[in-house]
Parts: sequence; structure tokens; C-alpha cells
Amino acid sequence: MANIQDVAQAAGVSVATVSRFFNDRSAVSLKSRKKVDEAIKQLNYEPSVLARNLRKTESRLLLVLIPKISNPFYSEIINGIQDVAINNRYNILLCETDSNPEREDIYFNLVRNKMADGIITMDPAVQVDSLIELAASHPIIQCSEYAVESGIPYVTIDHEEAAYQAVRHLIQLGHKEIALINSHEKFLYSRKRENGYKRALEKDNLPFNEEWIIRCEELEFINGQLAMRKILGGNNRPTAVFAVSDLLAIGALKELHHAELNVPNDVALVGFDKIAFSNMTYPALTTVAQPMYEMGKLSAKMLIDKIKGKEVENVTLDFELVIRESTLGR
Amino acid sequence: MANIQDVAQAAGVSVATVSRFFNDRSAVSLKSRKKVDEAIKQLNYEPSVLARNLRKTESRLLLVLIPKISNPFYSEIINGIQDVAINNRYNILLCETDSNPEREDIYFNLVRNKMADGIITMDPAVQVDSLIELAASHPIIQCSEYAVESGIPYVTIDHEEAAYQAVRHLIQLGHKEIALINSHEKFLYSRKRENGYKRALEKDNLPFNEEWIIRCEELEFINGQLAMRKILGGNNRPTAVFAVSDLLAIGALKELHHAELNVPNDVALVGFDKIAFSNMTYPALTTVAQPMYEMGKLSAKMLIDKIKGKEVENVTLDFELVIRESTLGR
DNA sequence: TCACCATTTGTAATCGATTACAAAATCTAT
DNA sequence: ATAGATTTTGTAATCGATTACAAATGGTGA
Repeated sequence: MANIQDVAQAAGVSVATVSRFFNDRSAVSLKSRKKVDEAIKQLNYEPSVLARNLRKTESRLLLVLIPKISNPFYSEIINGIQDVAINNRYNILLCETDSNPEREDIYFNLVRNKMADGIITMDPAVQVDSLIELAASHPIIQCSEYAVESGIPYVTIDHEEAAYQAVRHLIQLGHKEIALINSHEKFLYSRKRENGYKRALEKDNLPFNEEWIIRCEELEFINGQLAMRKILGGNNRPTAVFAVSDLLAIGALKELHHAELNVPNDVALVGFDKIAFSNMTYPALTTVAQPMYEMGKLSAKMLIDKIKGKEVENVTLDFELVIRESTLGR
Repeated sequence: MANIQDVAQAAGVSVATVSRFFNDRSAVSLKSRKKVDEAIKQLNYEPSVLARNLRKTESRLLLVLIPKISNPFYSEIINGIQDVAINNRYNILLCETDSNPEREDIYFNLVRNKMADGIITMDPAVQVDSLIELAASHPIIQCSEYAVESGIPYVTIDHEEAAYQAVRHLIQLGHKEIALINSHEKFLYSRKRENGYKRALEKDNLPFNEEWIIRCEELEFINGQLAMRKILGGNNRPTAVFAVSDLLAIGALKELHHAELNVPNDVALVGFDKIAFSNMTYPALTTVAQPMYEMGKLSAKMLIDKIKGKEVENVTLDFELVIRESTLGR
């Protein structure tokens, strides 16, 4: 493979001119430009990003940390990140952490040793301390999940208010016995949404029943299914269920089908995230839409700004309650 | 940030010794090892991957090209790739092409100019010529989809036989009027599965009706839904439908619910891929399981072998027909 | 033609590691 | 103690680009 020296020689100019050809075309005379252009074609030359990166001490790679690649909630966010990244000549290094500290370490090292220029993390605060320490010397943005008081900029929605509205929607439909299928409390959104749920109940002095709060270890369908099984196996059956993620809600729905209960007549159901699937279930899920694509775009923009040295502010975006068949019926 | 010179100086040794400390620990005396270790800690030193990459002309990055990040079919494959990559100290650059040639070009360039050491592509043959040309000088593996006669190694399953067995399953259940919801014919699997479908019908001299073959432009739920709408709107209704992907099958299922038809009694349904969601639908989908994780692992192994200069062979893995409620009932 | 300024070009240092080669240090056996 | 083998270390070239600085070239008006 030809290098810049070869091109310079073939074109009869200096390496500086060839370099300028790529980086500041206008600083090269038309005559040289032609010669260089020919030489490049003739030698089939491609500049080595490796060398450029070293010289400029940048990798133009953005590290994106997500807990689970299979969770469709992240797909749209990644799309948003990707679009902004490409437009700014960045690429993304997508890494699944499984919320595993060891893996996270590997990835943190990638930015420490300059293999990546910055991080967008959607991970719950597995290692808040490491993250904060890293953020002191490297650009980091938190997307959706964030460590409070960390001082690291984030993009998110008002999870508590969203949950509040979702549950209020159920209450307004006349439901008085409402269960909560929650995820792990290590997630900030989990704690916030539980608060919203409680606040919504309290407003009408509705019964609050510990038996009706299920916390799942993982965020897979099966966990929602098991949670619902537990709820149905309890002493009294709630008339509505609020699940903190569509994945869990869809699992719950499955179990309701098994139990031959009608949704929403026997049990109404609300999910969260508005993943693509949520509209394909039977009945379609009422859910809270997060502006995922927008969140992705924004976090990428913020990260790139931060890399450039600009100051960036936290952003809280709007959500939207999407009312569909699983609460309203058809 | 400290560099190797600083460490060498602080430790009172040469840069070569520091370098050896990282690359061939045993070639360094215990005494030097201690000194270097201390200097590293004291200076908080991290070797620059950028510099190492340039020197070694490698990036230790694997480019993974997928058409759509939101398609859960790819999640498990990516998991497999990721696991093998990490174990071999590689990272993956996940890129969504949208089957868009321009984007593909951007990514191809990444390997041309050494930003990535090789490619695993799951894209249909958007630009076969470019791909073949690139493969002449760079390691490439095709996963699932592949360009026939390209000479580029691939991992796949026998799509035709899989489709054949899926449709035979329907026939054995007594179905004689079977529709096909296919994807775009640019996909090799689409053409192969259609062949399998036809071969299965022919074996029993079953009617073959062009009206019952729907080809979708995209692989989203909505396309399956529209396809089913078209089928139901036709003159005679089939008693079974084979969809070439779970996503399409789930969309079709949605439409069947709308039409208040019972699955499988009015219309039986078979999907393909065994994505996680296929078990959560009501009724659960009969589908063809591909060994996605295994495919991912294998393609990563093959790619890494290829990067090392080894010869690699094409691999065809086993599939499995998973019979569930959408054909059997409950 | 000459002085002056603007444009274009080239030389050489630099980014931070790896590594071939030679030299120094250490060990082993007599 | 010494020769010879072995281990450890250091020097300096190298990967392939970018860029500060100086030099050359070209253009303009007097």
C-alpha cells in the first residue's frame, strides 16, 4: 500500500503538499492539485487514519455503552447517535456491558488510552466513582440513565412525572387497584417511576399494597411474565398493571393470555418506552413514548461539543402518553 | 498525559524496557519490572493505542455491517461476535448501513484506510463488485447473507431446506392453501426460501397461486401487516401463511387479530428466526430457529483467523423448526 | 526592473509507541 | 578468574501522517 511519500514522489511535490491536498485543498495550487490527484489515482492511495490519528491525538470514535443490545429501547437511540456521528465524521464503537463492571473497565480503558474520544453511556451507575473520575479528564455524556450529582451532563425525560401520568390515566379510567412491575432499583428510572406511581396513588388515597410491587432482576420478557404470574397468584387481583418497560409489559400480557384474562376488561396494562413491538401486541399496548431518536441525536451532539471543549447543559426532553387498546379496549 | 519516555525516565530505564514491560513481560528483569511498575503508577500512565496501532499497522477493530440495528435478528449474532472479539482483544465497530450504498462506502473506506482490520457483513449484496474488490486485499466474512460465487467466506444455514421444512410442516397439518409473505428479492435468503416454499408445494402438487406470494419492500412489522391485509383482501383466503421473518409474521398476526380470525384455526402462521419476541405473541409463533449466537461467534472466529492469514472455509450451520401455538393450537 | 506582498511549496520535527541490532550485564562451568 | 553462553538493556530507526517555519515563487504597481 502506497504511503504519502510515494504519492509525493510520483506527483513530484513534497509530502506537505499532498497532506494539504487532503486537509486544506485551497492552499494548494491548481497545478499541484492535478498532479497529486493523478498520483493518488495511479497509486490507489488511501491516507492512513492510523497515522493521522496519532498525529492529531484523536480517534474520531465515540464509545457507546449500553447494558443490553437486545433491548429494542436502545435501537432508536443508537440510530440518533449514529446519524449525528456520521455527519461529524465520527464513528461509533458500540459496546454491550451487560452491566458487568469488568467489561465496563475494558471500555473505560479504551478512552483512557485514546482509542475513543468520548463516551455516551446508557448504563446504570455500575461504577459511579470510576465514571466520575474518568469524566474529569475525558468527555462523557449520560443518556437516559444518569448518576445524580455526578456533574456529568445528561439527556433524559422526567421519569417520575411520566409514571405519574401513566398511573393517573389508569385511575381516571376507574382503576383503584393497580400493581407495579418494576425493574431493578439500581436503575434511577426505576426508583423515579416507582415514586411517580406512589404519588399517583396517594393523590386519591388509593390502597398501596406491597404485594403489588414486583421488582424484576432482568429486563427480559420472561421477567414480566413471571412478575405477572406472581401478581395473579396473590390473594387479591389488581384491575390494572403498570410495567416500567414495554418488554416487561409484553411478558405480563403473555401471562394474562395464559390465564385467559381479558385485557383491558379484566386487567388493564400500561407499558413504557413505545418500542416498535408495543404496537404489535394483541391488544396494542398503552405506553409512554420517549423521544429516543432525539435523545440519541442530542447526546451525540453534546458529546461532540464537549470534545470540542464547549460547555454543555443537562437536557430533559418531553415524553408522551400513548393511549391504546390495553387500557381503552377496542 | 505521560508517554513512554516519561515513564522510562521516571523508572530510570530505556523506553524499550518499558515497552517490553507491556508486550513481553518475561523479557524484563524483576528489578526493572518493579521500577517500571512504580513509575507507571506514579505517572498514571496508559500506553497510547494510537501509537501502537500505527506502529503495528493494525487497529484491532472489527467492522460489523448490518442493514438495520432495530431488527432483533441481529442482536444475538452481534453478541456472539462481541464475545469472541473481546476474548481476542478486538473491539467491534457496529455500523448500520440501511442498505444504503453511500453509507456502505463510508464503512468500506474505514477498512481501506486501516481504521478497521476486517469486516463481517450481514448486508445483502448491495455492491457486490466493491465487496469483492475489497475482499481481494482485506479480510471479509459474510454472515447469514452472502454473495454467491464471490469467493468470500460465509456462515449461513440452508435457507431453502429450512423453508421447505416449515412449509412441509403446514402441509402435514393438512393445509393445502398456503401463502408466502416474502421480503425483498435482493436478499439471497428471500430467493432461497421462496424456492423451498415452492418445492414443498410441488411435492404434493398443491396449487401455486401468484396472488398468495407477497413481497415486502421493508422488513418492518407494518409490512407484514399490510401483506396480510392484501392476502385477506384477495378472492380466496389461504388456510396458512409462511412469513420469511418473525417480524413480518408478527405484523401478519396483528392483521389477523384485526380481522378477528383465529390463529391457527382460521389461518395457521409460521415465522422465521426465532427472535425473542416470537414466543411472546398470542398465540406463540411457530418459527425456524437459526443458531444466531453461534453464527456470530463463528464469523468472528473466521474473521480473526483470516486476519492472521489463515485459510477459512464456508460453514453451513443447522437450523431447527420450533413448533408452537400458531400452527398447533393450544 | 525592482520592491513588496501574497501565495505556494518544501524541510524537518513531531505524535508515541515497537523492535532490530548491538552492547552490557549476569550466569555457568571450568 | 576467565571464557563462553545467556539474559537483559539501550540506541536509534521506523510506522505515516501533520504542521511550524522558512524559502521560493508569482503578482502588482511604481
